[in-house]
Amino acid sequence: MDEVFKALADGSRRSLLDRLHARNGQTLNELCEGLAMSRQAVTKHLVILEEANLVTTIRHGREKLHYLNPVPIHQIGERWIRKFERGKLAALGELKRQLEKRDE
Amino acid sequence: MDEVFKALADGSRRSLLDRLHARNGQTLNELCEGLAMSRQAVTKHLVILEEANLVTTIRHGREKLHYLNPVPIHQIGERWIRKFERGKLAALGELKRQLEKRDE
DNA sequence: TTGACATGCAACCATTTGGTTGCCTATTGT
DNA sequence: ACAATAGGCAACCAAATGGTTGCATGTCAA
Repeated sequence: MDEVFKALADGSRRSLLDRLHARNGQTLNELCEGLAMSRQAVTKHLVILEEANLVTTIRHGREKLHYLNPVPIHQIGERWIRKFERGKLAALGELKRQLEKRDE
Repeated sequence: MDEVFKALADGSRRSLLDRLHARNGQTLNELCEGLAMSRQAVTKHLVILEEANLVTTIRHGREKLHYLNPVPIHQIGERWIRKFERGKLAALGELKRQLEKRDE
């Protein structure tokens, strides 16, 4: 879980996930196109995404195809964000009350 | 949005949010209790959470009360995770197909 | 078979991050 | 009034991070 959060913390990595979401199964070079970053930098980001299990790769000859794995993202939603949804209204109400009390 | 992802990337910060979720409106010292970290380290984390708007503080005399703001977390769920939920099954199916093709 | 293409590896670098310590300031209870 | 309490500020530090460059390797196509 921690690896996933860490992987998602970087904007470049999130945009790589966006790219794969738009078109799955891209090669490294395809993913580099139009990015203001060296190929090696992209490689490093992809390795981090792989280690977080957000991306799975398949070698096909000299090419490496990258596939989005949506499961960890889904788990963040289910296991983490959901927890804070419960009690969200209570927390918001309390926050509002305290902020109003402050102005007295 | 980026600030929120960055803030959530650290496990200590996520556990501070957990603590506030369990009991809202805690002081700095209360939030420090039982943590293997100096008070100043906790302060730094709380500042980052405040800057990401995940925590709102209210001074009350010499005490500073910390309140959880669940809105940014909710937004991550709505604006970001949701996007990947759409097409999740398609992505999973494609991933499965490619992984099977590999073994041929 | 050999040159071009796709990717991998390693060393290096600056900046950010997460933490510490020491001291200062403000508020409160007795 | 004053000691204890709650928190703030600043300097410092090691390690992690995000990036670079140069070169090596593996695969394909002419």
